[in-house]
Amino acid sequence: MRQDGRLARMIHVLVHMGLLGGRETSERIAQMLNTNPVVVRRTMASLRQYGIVESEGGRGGGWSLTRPLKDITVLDVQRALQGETILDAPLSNDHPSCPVERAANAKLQRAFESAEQTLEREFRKVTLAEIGEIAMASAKAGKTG
Amino acid sequence: MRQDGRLARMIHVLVHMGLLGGRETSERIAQMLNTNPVVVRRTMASLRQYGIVESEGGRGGGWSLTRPLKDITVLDVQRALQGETILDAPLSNDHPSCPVERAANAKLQRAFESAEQTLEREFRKVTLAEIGEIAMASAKAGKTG
DNA sequence: CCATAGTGTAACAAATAGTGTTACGGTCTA
DNA sequence: TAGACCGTAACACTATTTGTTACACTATGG
Ligand code: FES
Ligand code: FES
Repeated sequence: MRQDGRLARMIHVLVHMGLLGGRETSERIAQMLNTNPVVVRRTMASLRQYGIVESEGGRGGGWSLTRPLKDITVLDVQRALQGETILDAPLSNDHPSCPVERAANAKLQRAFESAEQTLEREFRKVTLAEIGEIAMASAKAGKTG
Repeated sequence: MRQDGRLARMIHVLVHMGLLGGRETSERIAQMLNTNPVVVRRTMASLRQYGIVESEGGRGGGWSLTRPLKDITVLDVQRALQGETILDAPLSNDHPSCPVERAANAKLQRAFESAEQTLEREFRKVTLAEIGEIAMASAKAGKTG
């Protein structure tokens, strides 16, 4: 039921763009993600729809941020990529009328909702600027771990 | 990257066995799960390995609980099915040496660890006996929601 | 006004994971 | 010794994600 490395990859891209400045083409982003431009456009399109980036066609075009890194949280990126639901509880649906199944599903649902709230809180707390700062600090220190 | 309805399904089966007594064959469990006996054996095998159920071959054989429902938590079932990790953070691995990617991964990792702890706490809190009681209460009340 | 460097998108291929199925071997008991 | 079980390998089916190809559209610069 779960998902993907899109969140981590897009955060990487956005922070890269925020730190190293200007516009990037799908081609260049694709290289940095070891993938190809179509996949990049597909994914970036979600971010554009959510207002995090914008694209321009034609010569000299490409992708750029619509606001500074400090105004983008991990939660923003997550929402752009996946919508409201972060985690969804894997429930069973074999005997919809069986009270045992329903009781089990209800308990699981509640547990996953708690976890989702935790995750949402954590995601909201972290801005991309913060990630950029950590990266720059560790790069300056020459750290590898 | 996530998975499956196995947790919900196995909870259903175990509570069923706990409430309605005795031994069940893979065949009967398969019918109640709208699946087939091989899938059941495959999944129940994980629970057996973890000591939650035991199986007996030969005529009159089948599956039975090794302990009462009140001594089985949702977390036990989860661990039996999936091992230590409940959620794992979907990180990126495109440029392992890039400090930005590492910073992003580190933050995501931490967020998912928090969520996993929440989920673990919730799972540990719920015993199968509790689910059984809720089910019996709602069945008696003739409730459907 | 056309060549070039871009995005947008549909259609399809490949990889992955979960699930279902068949087949056959082992084990226990009547 | 036959029948009712589990154990397991091998394979097919399905859904999702990711990668690829192809082509249409757009803006810029000469
Ligand atoms: S490759 Fe550009 S920030 Fe990692
Ligand atoms: S079918 Fe037996 S408890 Fe739901």
